[in-house]
Amino acid sequence: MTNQEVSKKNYHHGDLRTALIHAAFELIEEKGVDAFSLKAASDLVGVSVAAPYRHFGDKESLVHEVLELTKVTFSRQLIAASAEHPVGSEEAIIALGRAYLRFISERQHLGALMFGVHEFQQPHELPNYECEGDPENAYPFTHFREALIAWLSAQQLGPEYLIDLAIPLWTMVHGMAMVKISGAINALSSPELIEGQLKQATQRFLRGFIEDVQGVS
Amino acid sequence: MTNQEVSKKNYHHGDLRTALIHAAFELIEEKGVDAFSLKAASDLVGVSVAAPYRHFGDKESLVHEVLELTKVTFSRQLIAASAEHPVGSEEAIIALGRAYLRFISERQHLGALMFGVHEFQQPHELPNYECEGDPENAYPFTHFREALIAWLSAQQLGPEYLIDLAIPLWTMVHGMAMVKISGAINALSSPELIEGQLKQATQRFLRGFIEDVQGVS
DNA sequence: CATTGATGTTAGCACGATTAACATTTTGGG
DNA sequence: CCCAAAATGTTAATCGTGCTAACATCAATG
Repeated sequence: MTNQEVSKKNYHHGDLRTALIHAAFELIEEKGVDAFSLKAASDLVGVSVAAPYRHFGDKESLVHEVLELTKVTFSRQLIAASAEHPVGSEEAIIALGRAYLRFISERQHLGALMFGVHEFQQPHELPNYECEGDPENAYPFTHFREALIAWLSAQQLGPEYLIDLAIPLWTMVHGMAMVKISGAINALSSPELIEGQLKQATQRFLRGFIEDVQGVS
Repeated sequence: MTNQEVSKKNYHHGDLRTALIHAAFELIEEKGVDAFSLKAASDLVGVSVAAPYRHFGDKESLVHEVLELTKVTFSRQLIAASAEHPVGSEEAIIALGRAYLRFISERQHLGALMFGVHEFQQPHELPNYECEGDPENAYPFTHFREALIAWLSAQQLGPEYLIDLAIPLWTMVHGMAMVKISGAINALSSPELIEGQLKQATQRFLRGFIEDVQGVS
């Protein structure tokens, strides 16, 4: 009853809007966006097929809300994972990658929703590498960015190296995740193997990076 | 009239089957699988909506043919790209990555068809890293595999290092491509930047790899 | 030259998105 | 407290699309 929470609720259904979002979230997590129908969500919540249109302009709007919810959920896991390690440590970076892989591996359809090419795809904001306000709403890449800046700083390197470091490392992690959900390579199916690869490759990359940079400058 | 080519043709339409495949290919390349409808393909070819069912069990079968056609097209480009450089060279590997990125960047919807998560997705075969017969039908990863084995050999390293080398490198390239088509990071939108990153990261990775391996063994 | 099988076509069903018209409940002002 | 308006919901109908059934054609073969 915190005076904000009540305002939207208590109508016919109670709160059809958020009920639909959560129903849709579950359905999409279960079967994927492509298989998701407004009817299924309506049925699950117990309203008619037309009811959602009082709260969402169209199917896409609902899916968009689910996407936002997914991003927040994902971000929370990433934050939690890196928080277990010292700021600026190699471990923090690896843990971030591992959390990234796990989330997407275990919740493939949510991964596909966020990063796949589908009819509801929307251009991700975040023009360059800026971090927008709330970390929970931050684009996942932002977390890598923060961890890498901290690492660079711990290595006595300035943030000017960020891009050359972040892009290959993050695209590798992202690529592993995408390969996983697209089933592109069965060899990556084992979580142990994929996480071992992640760790080894990250270490090699970071260490090779230092040598390369130090050797030049 | 080579005795094979005529057999399938000259019926009502001539060769509706391949005409449909090519029409579908164009439509999918243009608008993506999700937006593709059998009706659109039928219209383009000039037949009724039911006609395709004489040649394909269902929509998925047609899409499957388009997928195969796409893979062959893609493979050809990869082969051509690496063929321009000495076998076993770093350049060949970079060229392969560049061709991979270009194809998928320039033909996003085909990339999404091959590697995206969609209703027609099918498990890619190729259980481990085996190379099946015809190189043109080979899974794209196979080309990387060949190039890397050659490179390893040129470095006097055996193929036992393949996996640890191929997975991170390929997933990075693949990740860059996926990021590109999902619009995940606008910063990767410029072809120059992305290709520069590819080259630099590949070089760093390969060189770091050698040092790492030589340092240990 | 007619039958047969490969192809095509039209009509129709099922489903899911979306909208229009109608019903009901909540809220707010008199 | 009562009513009108706004907010929600429902039912019915339309449209686009996959897919099937019943019917129409054409080419080839005996």
